[in-house]
Amino acid sequence: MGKRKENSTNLLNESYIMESCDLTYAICKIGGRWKLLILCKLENRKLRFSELRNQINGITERMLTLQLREMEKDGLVKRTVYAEVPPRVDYELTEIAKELVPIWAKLSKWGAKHKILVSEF
Amino acid sequence: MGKRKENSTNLLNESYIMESCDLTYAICKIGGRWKLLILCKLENRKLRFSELRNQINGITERMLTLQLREMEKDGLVKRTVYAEVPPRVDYELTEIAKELVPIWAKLSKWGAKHKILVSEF
DNA sequence: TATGGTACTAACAAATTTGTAAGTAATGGG
DNA sequence: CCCATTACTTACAAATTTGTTAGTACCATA
Repeated sequence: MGKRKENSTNLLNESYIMESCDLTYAICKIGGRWKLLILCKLENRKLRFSELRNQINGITERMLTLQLREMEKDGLVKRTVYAEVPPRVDYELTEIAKELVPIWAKLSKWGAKHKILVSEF
Repeated sequence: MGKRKENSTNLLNESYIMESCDLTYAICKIGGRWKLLILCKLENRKLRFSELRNQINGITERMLTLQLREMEKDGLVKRTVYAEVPPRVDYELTEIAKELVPIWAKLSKWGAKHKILVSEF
């Protein structure tokens, strides 16, 4: 993302929480508008940049790049560049990201159930 | 939070994702800086507003109120007001929020593991 | 009448995230 | 030489979230 201001209350709060709460830490790593959507698409197979872009409705190339870069830095996706022209790059889940799959499956079920509950008031 | 602008691309994207992806929907419900921290504190017992404030380092009364209000609206916490002076209000998890507990326990473990992995490069 | 405790609310400002629009590099094919 | 293709980058602007500061209501007690 854009660089963050050092020593803002905002950043200090976030850092403190991330250190002291593993759960919040985990959620931060997969938080943001697009990350989970991207990870889901990669659940079954590796995909090229353009395949991701086309499968995710509404995402811009800028956002896709930003999210992928962060997740690469965080060890959630592996990026492979092929020395071809035009360029070819693909992305896949790392081992630790794959460990999330059963968890997000449960979360997803919970979400579906909650959505129905709320819609009934 | 503050009211959101209607029909901004931002809002439209969010709405679309929330509808089409139960997982992102779920994460949004418990996303934001403070929500999970609050929910965790309520895992074992109901707490008063001031107890929450004191147990959560760095949160302001404004933020605590905002997050609690949203979670109340989303059916994650139950708010009970006692007709006393000075006022007394307490908060507890709802049934559907309690269903999240085993899930967030796993996520938390994942977070702890990931934190170590990343710290080793 | 002034003070204190609790759970807030309101107005504003700062920080961060997300979106827009345009451009870049490299190279094969026409 | 010009164009197309792919995976990006850059500069900027808009929207949203988070933080700051000061206040409110209520009544019991001093």
